[in-house]
Amino acid sequence: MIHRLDFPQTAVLMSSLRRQYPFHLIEPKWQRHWEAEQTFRAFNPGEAVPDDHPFAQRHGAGDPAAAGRDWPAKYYILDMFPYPSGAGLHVGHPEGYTATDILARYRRAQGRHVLHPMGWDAFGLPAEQYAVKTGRHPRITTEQNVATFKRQIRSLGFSYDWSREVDTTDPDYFRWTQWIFLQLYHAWFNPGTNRAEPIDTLTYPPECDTEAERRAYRDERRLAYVTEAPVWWCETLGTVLANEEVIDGRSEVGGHPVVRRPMRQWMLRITAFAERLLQDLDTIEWSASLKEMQRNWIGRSEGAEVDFALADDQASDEAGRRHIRVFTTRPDTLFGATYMVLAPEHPLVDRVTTSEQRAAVEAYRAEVTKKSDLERTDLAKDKTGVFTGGYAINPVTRGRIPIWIADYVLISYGTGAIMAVPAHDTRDLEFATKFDLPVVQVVQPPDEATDWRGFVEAGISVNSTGPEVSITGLPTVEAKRRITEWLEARGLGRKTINYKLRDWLFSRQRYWGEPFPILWRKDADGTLYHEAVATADLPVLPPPLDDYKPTPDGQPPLARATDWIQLPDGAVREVNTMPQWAGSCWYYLRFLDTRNADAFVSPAAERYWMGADRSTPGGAAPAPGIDLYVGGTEHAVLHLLYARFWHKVLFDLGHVSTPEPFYRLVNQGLILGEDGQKMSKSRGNVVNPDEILVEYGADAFRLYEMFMGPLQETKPWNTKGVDGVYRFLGRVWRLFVDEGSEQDFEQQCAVHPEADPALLDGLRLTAAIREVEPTDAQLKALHACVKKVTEDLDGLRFNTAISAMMVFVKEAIAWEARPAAVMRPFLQLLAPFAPHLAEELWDRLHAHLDQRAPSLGYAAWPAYDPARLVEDELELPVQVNGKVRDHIRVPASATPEEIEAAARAAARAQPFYAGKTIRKVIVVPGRLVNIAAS
RNA sequence: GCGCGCGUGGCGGAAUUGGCAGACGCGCCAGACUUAGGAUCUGGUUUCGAAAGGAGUGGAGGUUCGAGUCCUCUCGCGCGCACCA
Repeated sequence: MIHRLDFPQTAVLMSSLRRQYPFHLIEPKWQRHWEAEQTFRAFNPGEAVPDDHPFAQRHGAGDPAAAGRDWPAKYYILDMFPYPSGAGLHVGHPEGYTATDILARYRRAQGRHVLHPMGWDAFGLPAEQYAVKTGRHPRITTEQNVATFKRQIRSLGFSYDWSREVDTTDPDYFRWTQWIFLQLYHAWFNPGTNRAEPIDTLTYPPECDTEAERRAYRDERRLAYVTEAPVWWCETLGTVLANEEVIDGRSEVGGHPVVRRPMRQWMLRITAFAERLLQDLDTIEWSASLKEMQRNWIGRSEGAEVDFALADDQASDEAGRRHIRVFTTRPDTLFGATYMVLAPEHPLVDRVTTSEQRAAVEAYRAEVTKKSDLERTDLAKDKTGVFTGGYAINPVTRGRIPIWIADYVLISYGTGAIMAVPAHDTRDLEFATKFDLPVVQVVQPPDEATDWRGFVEAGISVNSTGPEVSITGLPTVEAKRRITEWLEARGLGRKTINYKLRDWLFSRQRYWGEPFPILWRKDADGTLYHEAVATADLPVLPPPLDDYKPTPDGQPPLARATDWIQLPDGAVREVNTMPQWAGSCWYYLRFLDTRNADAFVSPAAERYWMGADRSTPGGAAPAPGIDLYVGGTEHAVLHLLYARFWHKVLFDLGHVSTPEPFYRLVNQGLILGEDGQKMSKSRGNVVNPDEILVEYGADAFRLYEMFMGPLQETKPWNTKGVDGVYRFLGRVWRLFVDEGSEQDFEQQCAVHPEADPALLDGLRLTAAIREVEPTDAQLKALHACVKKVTEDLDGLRFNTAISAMMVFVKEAIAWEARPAAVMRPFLQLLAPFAPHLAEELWDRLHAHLDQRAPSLGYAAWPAYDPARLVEDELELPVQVNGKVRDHIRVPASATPEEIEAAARAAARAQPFYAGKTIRKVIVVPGRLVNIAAS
């Protein structure tokens, strides 16, 4: 049921004095109507469409599939669903929502079957922190916040199909989040097929002959696996964080310090999909900058791994001499490798360190661990490091080179060790200079004048001849290839591709998240192992708790629920929970079939809405995936990368039919405060939509959000600016409504201050609106507007579409007769932008004409006739040397020769070339004439 | 440091493939209707100039009959990445 807009009473009294039009009655009226009629319901394949639904009136009733009809082409348009915070909506949220709503209504009018849903990403830290402080269950806070968000979003009149609302904290939802986690758990990545496959397709090596060994082998290869690895721990938040959630050594949320600490954690094997996540970016329509961010994050780099033997290694065990494996993108500079550097954490450090150097090495390592990661990666800081005393053999020069440790080499990237080529690597050069290590040129810059020291680009190899191989004289690309082939032939190295992307740390030590559907058991040997909760036992609900803090011994809060953890058969539950990203990784799929109790989505619904069935006559081919996804840039890597990853796993396992979820994605720009600063509570520049709605109404608010500027740009809010679009709506109102009846109406309003839509019934439309033949000028104004609005909507240029409507209204308001055949299509153009006002006037227009009003949302979008736009006569500027000097009027059919003759005759232009020679006359038909004279 | 994006009136912003810079809106100025106006309507509003005319899209060059748009350099702002070998 639609609530009334609960305006604060005083504000209503103050603002109602000068209302441009009675939006306070119109808006609740139509919101209630849409709710009652279920106007914006989208129907799934196989679902019966009620006869009286407007969709049925346009596209046919009943089950179109059963009736042998085809479904209209689908259009799936999605907003990034919000985290319902306690602060409620601010004007930034509805920017994207308004844009998508306008497009949803536009596509619906064009006959597309539109899916436009909304939901709540409601697990998360604020509700939990609030619970820790107050003891109030996060469920209660969450429900309140959802209610606030929903009220605010509904008051804007968006055409969401609310029957598909999802809430990630609803057990009927997260049952499937857990189910998808189990799909990952029960799968492995087969490098042979480059796909995720069920874990039972895994073949075991012969040495795994006990069940325990096979289990260990299997568990190491699952897409969801457990590892004991250094992770980012945030003391303040009391949880670990994913790499992506740590910015400059601080938590992305709240900016708290984080430290590296080894812990047993769940990981998801996103790195296996790095190449596909990268390559498939080419198949989707995202902005170049967003794709670039994802590419950077994935961080593919091609190079070679090279093994450097330890010079004085005493080991003579069967493994033979130990070596240090490095990754380099410049194998062609191998001859210039004059020393090596290991990350301080590298496992071989102990082995290579000599007894004389041990004290120094230990001291350095201790110092490094003390440093926070912020200090370690601090900008432009001095290089530090110590010599280990050990040496390695350069495989091509056969020379002994010293092995150092330094914290500029990261354990987490590549092999955690490098060959240092100071001549052609900036960092190595800096280090070598500081510690006086040799610098040997091996690349000649193409330009003689360029200094070879620190030259890091491609050139010609020099000084690159050893006892067994030479690449001297080869250009860099060739040299890389040759040396890599040689290394491969000798078993000393191989071509390798490295990614910056790390596996996704998936567990959190929190209460308010999805529990893992995992149990721990001990086998006969007392070894702990994990197993999946049976699908039938999902969802695993979080236990009730009174205290949401971690346990005193540092266990996650779920460990407090001792009864819940312990199963009767001796199994123990996993006490970590999933990160907030889990729920948002797949919500767009749940929208397709929200209430399905048997599957996360039915195959038929999935195939239809994701566009796998492309046989849709009578419409554009649906996009493979979501047609348009709109949201902020803040999710450029995290959410969008995680969701793409899950989608690919589900695709490989046959649960979804498209390789990518979001075919087209647009980032809306940030809305700044009136002071041009980012909106924030501390700055006190937050604009609350509720206040704008009281003063101006939802339609004006929507219009202003779109009129401010291009959707993708950052732009400042200016409440004064709302006046402009508000006046425009007032002019539209007066374009239709009879002045006399409006005066009576205003008196009625004054007598009955309580908002009652029934009062609207007293209004009449102006007698100027008649069924008369439109003039050519009127048709031209209309068709120009239809063309502009249509094209601008296709290009997401909402601001200029609105301006075109303003131009039309300005012209139309001067007409003594306003032909219904012109005014009616205009309302259709206005409808996506200002749906409440358009519905009211549409309804009245049809009553005025004694016609039955078809449902505005489903009325066919007006077409424009280019023939209506052609002019008989054109006005062209006449330029002399590029400057406009005069104008001429010529018939539209004039030939270039005739235009030139007219231009030469243009009197005001003549003085500017009098006495000069006309060198050339450029005639651009329909545009201008330029006389070049000197 | 590297990568990407953006610089147009007092302000938000318009300007097809290079073709009349400043659409539309805010603000401001003047007028009309008014007891009144944060209402409505009309006109004006880049800048210098009385005008004729000149200048003008961060700055400097270039290509072109013609550049806000293309090219080179440069300055400023924003965003992303940041010892990734």
